[in-house]
Amino acid sequence: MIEDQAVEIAEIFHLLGDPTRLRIVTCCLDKPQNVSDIAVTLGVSASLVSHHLRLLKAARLVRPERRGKQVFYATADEHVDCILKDMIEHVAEPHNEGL
Amino acid sequence: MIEDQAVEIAEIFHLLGDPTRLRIVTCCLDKPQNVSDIAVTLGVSASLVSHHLRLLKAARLVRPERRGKQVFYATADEHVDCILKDMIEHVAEPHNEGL
DNA sequence: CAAACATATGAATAGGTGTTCATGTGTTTA
DNA sequence: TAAACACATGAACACCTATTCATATGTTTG
Repeated sequence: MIEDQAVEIAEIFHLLGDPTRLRIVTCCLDKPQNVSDIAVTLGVSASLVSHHLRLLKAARLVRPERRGKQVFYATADEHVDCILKDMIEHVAEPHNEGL
Repeated sequence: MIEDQAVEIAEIFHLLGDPTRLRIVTCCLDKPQNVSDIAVTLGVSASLVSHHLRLLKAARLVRPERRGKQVFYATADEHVDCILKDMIEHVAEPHNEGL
């Protein structure tokens, strides 16, 4: 792996490496969600969600779509979906913990 | 996704979210590597590599194996290999940047 | 055992970051 | 237009973390 690739991948991992932010993205996995609903679902402030969404949007992990007063966010593309789903699968599988 | 799962996944993402640490793990993808060689390959101090390997080992992302004076580290299991290879693939594929 | 080598660890520090609060911007509706 | 709603943004703070340097631990070889 070349250095630039490492930095690029690390940036994505880093963004997904915060529990709140990770939950925000996975919230948007199935269908687009607006900021307020995400905040309620996660039990955090809308301000915090908005701050995180700004970073996620800048990294092209999510895409905003305005509908009236509300803004709905969805995962940016199938790549992001796949990365998240792969990871959830991996963690769901057994770990060989005892060794 | 439940909260505990989010925290667990975020921990893994967080560890892989540092460029130096990510390069250390990917160094160990093909074959086990000892600390000094990793340090030389990445152009960083052996101390720094050791510090990072300690975190990666604690999270069961890598496994140490002593051979004489040296300690060789390998990715912990096929899960880790798969996660890394998937991610490298994803980043290698086109991004639809312009949209 | 002593010296040399390989790795690990502890302390210290500089820079980064998640969260909160207050405020600003954009949109609908009365 | 004004008020109400939804979201975005800026500043501030406390906390975390990556890196460096010094030192310790473990291993081989003389």
